[in-house]
Amino acid sequence: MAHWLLKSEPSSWSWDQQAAAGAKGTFWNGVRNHLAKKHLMAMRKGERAFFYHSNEERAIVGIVEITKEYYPDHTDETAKFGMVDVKAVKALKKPVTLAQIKGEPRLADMVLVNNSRLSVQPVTDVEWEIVLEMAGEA
DNA sequence: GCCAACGTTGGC
DNA sequence: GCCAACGTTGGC
Repeated sequence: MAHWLLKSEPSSWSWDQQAAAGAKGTFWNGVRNHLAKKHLMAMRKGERAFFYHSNEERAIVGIVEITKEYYPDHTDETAKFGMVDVKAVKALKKPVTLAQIKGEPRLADMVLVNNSRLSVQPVTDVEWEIVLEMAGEA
C-alpha cells in the first residue's frame, strides 16, 4: 500500500479544520500542478497520507486517509485538475518537524527534503515507518 | 522580508 | 519547439 504526504498552509487549511471535519472528511482541492495531479490520481481508497503544515509550522502533524479516489474539481474552470476526499485519522503524538527530517540521514531522499515545493508527494514505506517512529507512534 | 527553486507563459 | 521573463511557493 502506497503512502503519501499532503501539504497545506495552516492559514488556508489546517489540521484542526481537517480534524473538525471528522470521519466524514472533506475534499482536498486546489492542486494546480501536473506532478501533484499525477500523485493524486495514483491514490487509492484506504491509503494513508501525512498531513504537513508548511510555512510557519513546517511539521508533519497528523495522518489522513483517502476516502474517495480522484474525481474532477468543479472549482477548476480549466477542467484540468481534480481532487480526492480525505478524513483525519489521528494527530501525531509528537509532530515531526522539517528540521528533524533534515537531521535524519535515513530521510535524506524524502521528496519533502528535495522538492519542497511539491504539494502532493509519495512517501516510501520505509520513510513512513521512520517518521512514525520519530513521532512516538511506532 | 528575502531569495532560491521551480512551473508557466508567451514571443519568436 | 526553444528559451527568457515572470509569478508563486516555501524555507530561512
